[in-house]
Amino acid sequence: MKKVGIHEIARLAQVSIGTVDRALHGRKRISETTRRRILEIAERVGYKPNLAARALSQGQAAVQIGVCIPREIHNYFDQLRNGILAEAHRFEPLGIEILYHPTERLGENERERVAQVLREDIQVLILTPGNPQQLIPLINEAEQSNIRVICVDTDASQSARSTMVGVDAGMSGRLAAELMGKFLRPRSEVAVITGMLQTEDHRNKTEGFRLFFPRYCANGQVTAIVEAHDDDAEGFQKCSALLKKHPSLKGLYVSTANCLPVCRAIRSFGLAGKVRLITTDLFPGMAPFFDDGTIFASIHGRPFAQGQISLRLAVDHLLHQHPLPSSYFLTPQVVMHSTLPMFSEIRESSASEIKSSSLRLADLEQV
Amino acid sequence: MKKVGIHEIARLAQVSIGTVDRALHGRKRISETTRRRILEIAERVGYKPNLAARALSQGQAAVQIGVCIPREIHNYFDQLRNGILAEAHRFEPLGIEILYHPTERLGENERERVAQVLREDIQVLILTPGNPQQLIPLINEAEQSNIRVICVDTDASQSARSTMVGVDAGMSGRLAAELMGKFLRPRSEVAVITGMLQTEDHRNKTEGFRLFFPRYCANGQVTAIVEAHDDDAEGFQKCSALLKKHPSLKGLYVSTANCLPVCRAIRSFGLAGKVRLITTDLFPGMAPFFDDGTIFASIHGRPFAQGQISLRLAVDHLLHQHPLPSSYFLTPQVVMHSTLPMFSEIRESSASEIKSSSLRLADLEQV
DNA sequence: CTGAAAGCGCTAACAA
DNA sequence: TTGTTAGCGCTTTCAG
Repeated sequence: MKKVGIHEIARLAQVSIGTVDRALHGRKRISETTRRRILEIAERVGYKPNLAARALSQGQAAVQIGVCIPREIHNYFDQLRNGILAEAHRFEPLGIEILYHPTERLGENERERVAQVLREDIQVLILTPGNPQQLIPLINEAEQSNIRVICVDTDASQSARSTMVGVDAGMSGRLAAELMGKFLRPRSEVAVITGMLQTEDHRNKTEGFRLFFPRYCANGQVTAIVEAHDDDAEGFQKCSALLKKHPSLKGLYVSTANCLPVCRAIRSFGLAGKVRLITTDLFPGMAPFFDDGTIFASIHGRPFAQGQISLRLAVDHLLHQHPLPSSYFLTPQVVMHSTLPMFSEIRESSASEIKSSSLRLADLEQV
Repeated sequence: MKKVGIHEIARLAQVSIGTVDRALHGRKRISETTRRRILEIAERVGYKPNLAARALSQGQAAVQIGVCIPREIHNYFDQLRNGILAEAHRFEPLGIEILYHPTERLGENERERVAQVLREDIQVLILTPGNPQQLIPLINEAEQSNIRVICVDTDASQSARSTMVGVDAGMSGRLAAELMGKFLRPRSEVAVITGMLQTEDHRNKTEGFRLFFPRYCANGQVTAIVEAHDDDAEGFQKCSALLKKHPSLKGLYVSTANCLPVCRAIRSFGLAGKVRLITTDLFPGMAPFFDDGTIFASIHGRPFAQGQISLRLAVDHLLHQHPLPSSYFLTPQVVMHSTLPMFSEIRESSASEIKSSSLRLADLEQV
């Protein structure tokens, strides 16, 4: 089926292109009969509008995608954003445009920013809901007015959002459990250091780990689950206390990104490499702890890939009418010492982030 | 800085838009002085081409990409092909077209098929050289006549090919060594079962493993390196002999795809889960051996991702003038029991391969 | 209700 | 070496 445009349709229908346009866009001033006739023909010949032409004619991108994620740099969200932008860049000639309205931090001024983006003329909104509850009305409203909402990394599962893209937190925890369990002798005691358990993500990771650790380590025990927060000093202290209280600990799973205080604590106890430490995510500060064996493995959420994928879902939906899956989980990456050099995340990259990240072609992941 | 087009530049430079176009694109038939003057103005006013207009004007670029890889189904190459096709599909509206000339098996009739594709009017050729030596003249000839050649999965490093996309075999071996070494006690003895060592890929994996195993397992020893071939019976027999001869073996690394005979041998010795088995790749037959613990982990080359990436490199090169990197290595995936459900590779998928794989959005990988 | 025609910014073919 | 012009496919305005 070769490409047909409105001219061809006009010819087939014996009308002018103006009429075809009116039919195709449900505009006024056209009789119901001709409209139906034209729509039928368009359907039959598989008409697909040329978005470049539309964009050119309208003087603006044919498709606008709003993006509302934190702007924090050298960081998880930075990579997420780069994934989205790098991918969007590729579809520019097709008339895809990004309207980027960042928040300063996850959840900060979120409501306002989202409301702001929604006031623009967008077809899709991609966001990381830091405070899902608060956003539900806005999200629902958007979906009502035919804006597809895609949540990345974190979900607003109570809302009417079309899609969630991210890693399955439960599976992350389970993978950590397997890595830990298989590395340790039977009957080993391990502990989890997590973030606020009221956050769905942390709870699921912790649960996944707790449930599956005994399956992978015969008679293994999860001795403690410690709730740390983002504060470094607190993390260090809690971890130290843990290590002191349970000298028999053989493994530690840190389910939040904030693993540095834990690394330092382990090191300060002279336990680098003795206590198996499995962390989450990946950033430059972690490199030395891989090198000295403090970190055994890290489970990486691949934000760049998440960004790419959410954008691709949007584009495939808009351009090819692909249905949006209600969720899209990607496989977490196991990062170890030997593969560390492959990850640009650990390199302290400088200014030209986007530039370089568009070189970084791809980071895709199977369903 | 509001948007300026070539008209505005032409006005500023007191020339016609044709001249501006020539300057901007380094075309012939323009004096060096005016070119510089125009470029300077363009720079000053921050000229950004309107990509939609360009796309429209150039019409669908009608880019043809030749693909010459084996057609074997339910298999590694099958996924590679699907990655290419799924990705190509996405760029159809940009005028990308695939000419698929499969070989029956890796290396079979390769020369003829490649010659055949090259006779078509293609701008890029993507292939898996099964017999690199033999193809060198053809590849060089292609590059000479301005056809960019991209090798996927296997390389023809002696040739003038533009790019190689694949996993770093040495790193695969090294990762296997780390997984193995860290899982075992010091002084453990392990062995490698590999394919023909004259194949570069097998040699590099084996070397990577051999060199790094002692680093990750104190005083660990690689007791034996066994060269098996594709034959199942031979594999089973050699592995059995190995296990019999070295009852102290604690680990086994299979660096070829053909791991099933090894799995069976291990199982028949009642060693499932006792001998740490690390395999390569992923296909449906392996699932049960993950479940009973025979396979400890597998290192997956992600053919789907390789396919996607090679196509994207081609597209980015053709459409956005991105330079082709001389090589693009992707991180191998560690597949373990807990993450197995995430991999569609192990599911015996039926007919509609391409259909489903286009749903499978992405599998990208960082540089 | 429908048709005709003018552009959107750029490329490319042809004139000068 | 430079200028002119005809589209690319679509939206939009203005006539019928």
